[in-house]
Amino acid sequence: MQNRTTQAHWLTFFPTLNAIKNPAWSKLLENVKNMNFTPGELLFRNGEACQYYILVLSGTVRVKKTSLDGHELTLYRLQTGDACELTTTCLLANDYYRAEAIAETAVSAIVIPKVIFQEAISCSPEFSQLVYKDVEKGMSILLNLLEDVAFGPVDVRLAKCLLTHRNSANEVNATHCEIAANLGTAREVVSRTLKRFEKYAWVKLHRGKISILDEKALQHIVDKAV
Amino acid sequence: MQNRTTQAHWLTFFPTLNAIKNPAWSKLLENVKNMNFTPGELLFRNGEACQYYILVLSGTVRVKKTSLDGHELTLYRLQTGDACELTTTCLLANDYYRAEAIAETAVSAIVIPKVIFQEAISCSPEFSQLVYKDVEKGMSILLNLLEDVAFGPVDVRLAKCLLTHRNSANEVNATHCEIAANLGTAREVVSRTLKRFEKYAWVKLHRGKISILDEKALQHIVDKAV
DNA sequence: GTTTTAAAAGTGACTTAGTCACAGTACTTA
DNA sequence: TAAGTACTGTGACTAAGTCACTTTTAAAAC
Repeated sequence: MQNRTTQAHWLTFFPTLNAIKNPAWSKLLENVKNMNFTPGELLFRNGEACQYYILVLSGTVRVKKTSLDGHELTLYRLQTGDACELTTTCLLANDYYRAEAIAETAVSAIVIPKVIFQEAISCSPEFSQLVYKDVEKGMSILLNLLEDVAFGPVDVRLAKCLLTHRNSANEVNATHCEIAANLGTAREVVSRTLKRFEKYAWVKLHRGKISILDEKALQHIVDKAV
Repeated sequence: MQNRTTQAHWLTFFPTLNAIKNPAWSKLLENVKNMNFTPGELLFRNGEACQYYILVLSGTVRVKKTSLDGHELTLYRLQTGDACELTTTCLLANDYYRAEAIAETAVSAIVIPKVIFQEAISCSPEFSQLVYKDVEKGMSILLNLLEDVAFGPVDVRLAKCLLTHRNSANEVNATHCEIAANLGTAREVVSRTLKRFEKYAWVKLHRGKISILDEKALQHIVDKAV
């Protein structure tokens, strides 16, 4: 799995890690592995022990919470240059995962074994500071999400979701089902709310795709809610 | 504020801290302060910079998230022997608070200034391990709460709340309003659900107090939901 | 000891969100 | 071209949350 030729290369995706000048740290980096995941493959499961620190090189990972009746709620996504916040927390506390992560696309990731991670924390203050920032970021994400889920109306959350997930052509490539899993709501609710948006001429619905026609209107309901 | 005579005494409330045998650590402990809060007083606010590591000696602290329209959701409570998980995370990352904490009763707490906390992390592996565990605990609490808020029916969450907050006489001393703030729902919803519970003879309602008559029934709806 | 006053709880009518059970519609692959 | 499957739409329902009150209860003020 290890690929020394790409060693120097992958670090360029992580400028903060690349900036660390520390002999012990550099030595540790020799023990990283490169892992690849196919779309739909799980990076970790609920209840599983945490083995590796995870850094995403390419692709998209969705970290989510699943209820017993199969409902999903996306916690956050990881892309190039991201470290998984839940993984970090679990490694620090030597605890098991309390959510699951799924590769949305083909994913290439750098994984650092637990012991190496723990050595890295103690030998490099720069690395540990970065790790702490990440833990705080994870906590912050969860707090915002909690606020949204507990108090935010669905239309506002949906508008926010469309705006953040649109591509350069102002389109969102997702099924209603996927959007519902993102928001932690039901597919029918998404369908109906989108229909309402379409009636207002804010969006145009297609199969597996939503075109944003009036982003100002969407932004407006997001803003006024805040 | 500092009170050297109680120094040795307060540590007995924190067996894990008390067990740390480390000269540097012991020296640091001389810089702790004792702070007292009156009921209703805020320990910290949303957006505020984090100054102190907080250890609760006595009383109850409620850490909560408040929405713009005044709705509240309790994240967790702190009691004797607890360290505030959000505070810990903020100190590690040098970031500001993203929630607020209020003293529910008279509260006495030990506070450790930020710099001392940071020194303690680096000088004592025992302390840092404890801190990491706490961070993970905080994350875990938020994940469970998220699951409850996103997927859990109100009656189940209410039953759970009653069971965890009852006193030895099987009573819950709280107004419907306070319970609603705990669950992040509306007062009317709590009132109506409690009335339903009363109709089933699971509880008896009083002003500011709820007597649990049939804890098995309450436990049952909690269990079957899981 | 009565009268205010304020907090707590109750309730009807409504809107929004989520569930259930379908029916239609459009891509895929055989 | 047909069959199968994933995606979307919809009506009818229940659950949850909002709004605008009223009633009850306890404590404070007179």
